[in-house]
Amino acid sequence: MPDSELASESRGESGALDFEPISRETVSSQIRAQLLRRIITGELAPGARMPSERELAEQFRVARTSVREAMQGLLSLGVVERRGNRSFVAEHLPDVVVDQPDGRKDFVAQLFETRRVLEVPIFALAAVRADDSARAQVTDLADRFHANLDISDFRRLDREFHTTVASACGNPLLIELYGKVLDRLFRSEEFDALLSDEQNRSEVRRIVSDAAAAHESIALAFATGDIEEMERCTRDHVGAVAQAMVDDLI
Amino acid sequence: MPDSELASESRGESGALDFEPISRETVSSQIRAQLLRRIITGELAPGARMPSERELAEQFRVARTSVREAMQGLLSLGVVERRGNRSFVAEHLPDVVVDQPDGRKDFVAQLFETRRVLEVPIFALAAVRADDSARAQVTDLADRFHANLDISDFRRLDREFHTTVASACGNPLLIELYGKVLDRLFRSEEFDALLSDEQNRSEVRRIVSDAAAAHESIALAFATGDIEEMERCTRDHVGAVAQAMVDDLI
DNA sequence: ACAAATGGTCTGACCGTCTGACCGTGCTAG
DNA sequence: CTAGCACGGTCAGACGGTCAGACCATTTGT
Repeated sequence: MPDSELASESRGESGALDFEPISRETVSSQIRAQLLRRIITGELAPGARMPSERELAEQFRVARTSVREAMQGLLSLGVVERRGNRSFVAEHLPDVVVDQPDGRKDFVAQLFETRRVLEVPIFALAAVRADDSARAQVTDLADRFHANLDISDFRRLDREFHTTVASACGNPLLIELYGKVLDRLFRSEEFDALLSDEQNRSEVRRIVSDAAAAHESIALAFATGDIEEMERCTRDHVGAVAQAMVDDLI
Repeated sequence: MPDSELASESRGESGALDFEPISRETVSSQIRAQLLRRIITGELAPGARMPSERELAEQFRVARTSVREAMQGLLSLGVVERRGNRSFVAEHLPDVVVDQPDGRKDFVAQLFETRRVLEVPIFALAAVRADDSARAQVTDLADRFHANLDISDFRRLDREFHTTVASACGNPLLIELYGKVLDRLFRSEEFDALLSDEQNRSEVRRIVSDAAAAHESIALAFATGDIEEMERCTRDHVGAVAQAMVDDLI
């Protein structure tokens, strides 16, 4: 191999610049992966009914054939079962798939660890960077919490509150990641279970009123741009909810 | 819409769990993107000869048809020219391709803010939770950095180092989010530009050797489980790289 | 002048995907 | 009880992206 170039662009080493490998992810494999993840995390709970193929096709904006192919994969993995005309998540997931032994408590712990890692600095940043209208909006939102709020209203409001504060931090990437965490939290069985515990209404009521108070403090720190107070309040709030959720799981 | 569920699995809101969009990146579009990046960063310098289509096809492990399709794109963008039997990078790149309006500095700032938010606590957790084999592995990895490492080797090693440390934190969700951030960083043109700046080799060399030293310190703190030191080193390291990248952009 | 390298063009095949249709079955509202 | 409907199962046809070749014309380098 003659190296006859005289000028400019010798590559130095072997002359070959190396490229990233070309990825060939197929549509159905992506769908399979996404569904599998929802199943493993319990968002699609064992025994629950799967969305219909047509529905999935519409949501993914993809042909039903592709969804079916993905389903075949899950079927043969044993994580999805067909009964009659319906598809269900398998009652007992094969061990091959599920390799997290005592998932639930760990899962909740991880969720809140992640939330703490993100939420405290994000809220702190937001407290510094928010404009006046955002501050007013958050104060307003915090005022709408009552101790005796309907559960589903509380959930909606709770989520809106956190999202609103976060979006004042001015960093779209952080907001996106934080959104993913909130998504998993609000979709998780465990969070559902915590708030819709029929046996323990008084406990639920306490959680709601505590959260209302915490949001009030956060909103205050937010309105005044007090960063240390913001960090303290947020940390306490996340810690308290995490504690309640872990207790609920025992 | 009646809320007739009494027990378990009410999904709360609209009942529809929403999925990530399915990506449909074609082989040729990926090739086009990779070539374009090499051209913009100057790795493929203006006026330099392009590798032959057959050669590219072999490197990408792809049919020549796909390479040609990518080339057509670059050709019509005006960043590649055919002269006689040869392809060359255009002498003067069309402005359309070269300049991102202004978002660049913001983008980099946001990327590193996010990285700092995640990386510092993740590395701290990892320092506490890692097992012996992970500690040994990280020490080993840090030792493989030299001041005069090949750029592409450095990138690979750099990424592996960060990924390896992070995966010792024991929280899959955190690892996943951190992975997304690293992805964006390593895929970004800006990072590419920083490390493959042909005009400024000495600066690049300084960055590489600084990073090598920083990784050494991090590995040490990691090996001994010194959490405060770990936080300090990580914060400094991220800050330094961020600074270098912002400087490069001016 | 000649051989090698390169781009241009074409072909046949394969696969993943889309579209749209039709079938049988089981659930459910009238 | 029955008709309608939602669902999974299946099929046929088309299309685009990709691959592996082959062949040609031209340029390049010796």
